[in-house]
Amino acid sequence: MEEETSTSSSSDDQTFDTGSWIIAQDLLKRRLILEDNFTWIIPTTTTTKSSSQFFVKEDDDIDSNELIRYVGGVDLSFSKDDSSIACASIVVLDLLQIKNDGCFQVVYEDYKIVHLQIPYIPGFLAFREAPVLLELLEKMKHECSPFYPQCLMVDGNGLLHPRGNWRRCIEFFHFVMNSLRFGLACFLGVTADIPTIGIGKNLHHVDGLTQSGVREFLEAEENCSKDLITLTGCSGRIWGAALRSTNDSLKPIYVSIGHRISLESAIKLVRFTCKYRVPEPVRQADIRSRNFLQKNQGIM
DNA sequence: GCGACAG
DNA sequence: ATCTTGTCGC
Repeated sequence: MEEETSTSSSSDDQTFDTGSWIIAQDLLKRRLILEDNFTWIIPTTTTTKSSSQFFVKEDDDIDSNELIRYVGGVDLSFSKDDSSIACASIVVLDLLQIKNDGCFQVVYEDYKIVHLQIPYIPGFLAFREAPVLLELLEKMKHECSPFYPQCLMVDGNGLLHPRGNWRRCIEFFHFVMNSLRFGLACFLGVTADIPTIGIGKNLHHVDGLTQSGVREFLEAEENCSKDLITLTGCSGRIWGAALRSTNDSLKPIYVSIGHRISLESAIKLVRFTCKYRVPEPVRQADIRSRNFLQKNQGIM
């Protein structure tokens, strides 16, 4: 199987060696864990969404296991004037503390404004955004924060991730070997050794899956009552799930596995933390990073 | 060759 | 990602 020879991608006057990035992704991919790799319990949301009621599956006797409590979210916001200036954020929510407005209490937040040198290239988001996010995580660990997240929700995909000329891959029956399936959430999960979930607000087209196709499927007669569809590509592979996270949301979010968690558990946790379309950890990281940037861009 | 392409 | 007006609804 010949590897694609497009080893560089140009942006501005710089060239970037995406060939070495592909190698890095392949190396890190070997460490991926695609099943639950933790001991805590994820609450199951009840069918009624009137309040934040939930129940815990009562297994035999699992005293050592506890409910998941601290869930993090990370995101970057960008300057409207200079798209290379960004504010990275990490927030941690306490799922055991629900405020009057129904949202979870934010128990930790941190920000860093950076000047990004690497452009956004589809398929290589991690090389642009992961370094500063890793810094924020490492800082927490270094300071022994009691709020270090048990699971991290990432603004970007996990396994739902393509590479190169996908069509050609299918034609040559090499799609299994050539599909990277290693997005930002996987990258962060492996490099920080933390369970991660990828949250996409738009679908990165992969394996025959298209945003319009998913929309049609969700709006079909037979599926209009369903709020979740598994994203199975034309190769038969499962990439993640499209989820109508709120009662009235027409546009789904795209959930995929990052690291050390199963798709089933990821969906449970996403459902539990969705007060609006985007799960609260990611939503708070998004809102707060934008606010922080606007208030501090001038004085930095 | 052309279009598609998370954030 | 960001630029944008109004607008419908709880």
